Amino acid sequence: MDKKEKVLEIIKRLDKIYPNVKTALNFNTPLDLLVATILSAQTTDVNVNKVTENLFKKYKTAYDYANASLEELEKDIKSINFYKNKAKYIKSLAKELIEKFNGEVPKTMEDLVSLPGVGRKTANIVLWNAFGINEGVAVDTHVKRLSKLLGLTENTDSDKIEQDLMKITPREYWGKLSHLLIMLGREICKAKSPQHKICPLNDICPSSGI
DNA sequence: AACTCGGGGCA
DNA sequence: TGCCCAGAGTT
Repeated sequence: MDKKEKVLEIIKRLDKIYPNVKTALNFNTPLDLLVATILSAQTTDVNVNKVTENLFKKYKTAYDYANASLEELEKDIKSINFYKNKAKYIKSLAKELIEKFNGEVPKTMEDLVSLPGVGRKTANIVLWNAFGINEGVAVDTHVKRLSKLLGLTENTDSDKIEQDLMKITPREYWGKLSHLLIMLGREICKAKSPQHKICPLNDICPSSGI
């Protein structure tokens, strides 16, 4: 089974246990998701959803974030790690949305990654979940770890891993693959305690040991 | 490529 | 108490 066939098999199997997979971050609007995804860096989606439940009631548009003081925004996301950095990103990002994009969240990779605090991972999450656009593969720590464990990639650099995954995966599955691997990484193939026995990929995983 | 940012949950 | 967690920017 070559890598292209393997990816399709992985998607097929994971799709069965995670049907209609999508981001675990709660959101109503593209701006909500952009903010939530920035907040999610190096923390858990549970922590993010706890904060955004109230945050999104208070800040509904880019203008709301731009007009708020940095101190107030910091206070509203204080339970998130790196909250000072993230508050700064979100506030300046909101200004750029107003100046360059009429207050709307742009729908292209180029425009999204031009925003402060937004990298390819965040952009891919937003593009796929908010707009249904397959522009790339979202590579986070889970995808990074699993793509190597599964023998799909050998690189360690996130951008190279994304390129590798894009080459061997049909474009229509890029967004789905990202989230399937993230779910597998969170719930089954955990970094510290991989659950080989209940993993649907244990017979085709080089790292399974079963 | 290594380093910095660092709150909260859980063992 | 100590360790980890849906990254991105800077050096």
